[in-house]
Order: sequence, then structure tokens, then C-alpha cells
Amino acid sequence: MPSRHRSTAAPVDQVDLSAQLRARGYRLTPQRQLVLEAVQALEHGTPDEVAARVQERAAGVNISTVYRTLELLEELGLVRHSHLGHGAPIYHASTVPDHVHLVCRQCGSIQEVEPGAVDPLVSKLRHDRGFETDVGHLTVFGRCADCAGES
Amino acid sequence: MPSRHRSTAAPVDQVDLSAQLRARGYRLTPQRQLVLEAVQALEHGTPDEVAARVQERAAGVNISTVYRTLELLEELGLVRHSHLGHGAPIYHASTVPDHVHLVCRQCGSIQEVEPGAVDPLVSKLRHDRGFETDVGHLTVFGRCADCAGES
DNA sequence: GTTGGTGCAAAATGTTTGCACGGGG
DNA sequence: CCCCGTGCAAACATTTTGCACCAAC
Repeated sequence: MPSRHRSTAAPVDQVDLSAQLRARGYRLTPQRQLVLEAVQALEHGTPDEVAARVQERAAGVNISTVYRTLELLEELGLVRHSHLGHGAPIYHASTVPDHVHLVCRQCGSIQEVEPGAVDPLVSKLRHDRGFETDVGHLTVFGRCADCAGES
Repeated sequence: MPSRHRSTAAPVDQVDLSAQLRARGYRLTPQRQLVLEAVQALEHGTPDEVAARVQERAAGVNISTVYRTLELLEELGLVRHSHLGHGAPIYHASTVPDHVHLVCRQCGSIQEVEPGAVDPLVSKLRHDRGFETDVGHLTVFGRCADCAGES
């Protein structure tokens, strides 16, 4: 898997997306490329935010297409989503495997933490309860250093 | 104390509710008693489920009253809510202080875990990031022992 | 040419709000 | 008697769905 750069441009390149789609009988469309690219560029985005970003480039893309595409990309394993606060689903590219989200209640900032931080918890839950934790969806609420320091 | 029916958790009795309300200039109403009682009895319930339970006893109670009352009770510190999957907010009585929720992706079951299980994580986040974790809202997704064993 | 994908509009959910009436204090 | 709390309906926000047309292959 040719993974290299991970900022602004296209980490999972179009070739890869095309192949992933074809393998399952789906078609490659500009909309799908744009949505994937938007998710990757945003790092964390709600469907609305993804749609907004996509529409910067292609005005006609409908929000329902974004929803359908996000669902498809998730099925393909190219994006994942978690739930941060209220009901807002947050999508992020799965180029970076699993990570835990830290969400600040006060300023709304989102940080990522390496999964290793929760290994003790995961082990304990497995041992005590036989519970297999899905680390990728774990979201921790609280207050970030900046906000905790202020008040 | 007038605890009746099958609620396992010790209810915040009506006298207490009345006092809590009065102290802030709010009034005691049957609806508020019923909503609090429903939250306690359900252990974990969405607004819909709370409303359904309330309406078993008092048919006329409107869903919007349930929303307003849940908000009020949360303000009083008598109930808390977290977000489990999608956008469904789950309310629970705060008679049991803080606890972590384990949600099974497969069967939807909800378990509670004592906060001590996450102490190492909380310490680590505080130390590494200066992040103050809100343990009460922490929700861990994964598969419970039953479901993990089956597949 | 097929068939799947998209845009559009409407429907389905879930939650909030404005308003007038009735009950709690 | 005052005015908070409620029921009701409508407004809202978000996500899903039905359908006809268009584009990918």
C-alpha cells in the first residue's frame, strides 16, 4: 500500500480509490473522489462540513450524495466515524488506523491520542468483563489544557 | 421511604425532589416526579423511552415536557446524560455518581463500569496533555462477552 | 446500451420553541 | 392572585428515501 504524505493532498490516491470501488462493482465518480479528499483534508468533519468543502470545488454536489458516499466509503473501510457530543457524527480518513479522540467540552477542540494510552483500560475490560473494546470509536470528553488552565 | 415498584437504585424521593426544586424557585409537579422516577427505573433511557414510561402512568404527558424536564433535572444535578452511538442521548439518574458505559455494538447492551477502571487513562491524559477527563460521559464501544464469544 | 449514481424533493426522525390556558404556590 | 409549567402545534435540524435523468463503463 503506497502511503506517504498525509497532509493537504490525496493520501489514498485516486488509483487506490478506483481499485477499491471496482473490486466491489462500484463506479468511480468525481463526487466520490471529492468526498474522500474532503474527509482527508478536514481531518475531522461532520457531513455538513464535508459537503461544504466538496461544494467549494463542485457546487452542484448534493448533501444526500455526501451522506450516501460517506456510507459507501465507510463500507470500503476508507473512512470511519465516531460520535462527538450531541449527535454530530465526525468522519475521518482511516489512513491513520485507530486513534482515540479527546474532545474539549468548552472550546470544542479535538485531539488525537495514540491507542496505546488506553491499553491498560482495554486489557482490564477484556480481563474483567470479556469486553472487546473498539478503540477507534472511543471518545473522551473533558477539558483541554488551555481551557482547564484558564478557569 | 416510599420506594415502590421494581426500581433497584434508591430513588431520590419526592421530598428531596421537592426541596431541590423549591431551593431554586421551581415548582413540584406530577410530571417532574414521573420523569425522575422513569429515569431511575429505566437505568438508561432515551428521551423517547422516558416519555413512553411516563405515559404508561399519565397518558397526557407531552414529549416536549419530557425534554424540558430532563433538561431541568440535569441542571439540578439529579440526572445526567451521555451519548451512546448515533445521536441518541441516554439519561440516567445521578444517584449512582460517575460511571463509564460499555456499549455493545452488536447486541446494544449497556454495562456500567466503576470509574476506577479508567484511572490510569485519566492520569496519563492529564500528565501528557493536561487534559481533564469527564469520566461521567465516557462511553466505550465494542463487543460484550456474549457477542465476542459467539462469532 | 446497461446499470448504477446523482440531484431534487419529500418524508422520516429527533428536538426545540411560541403561545395560551390551567394549576401550583 | 400571580406566574410558572404544560399541552399543542409548528418550526427546526438532520438524515433517509423515491424517482427520473444522466453518466460510467
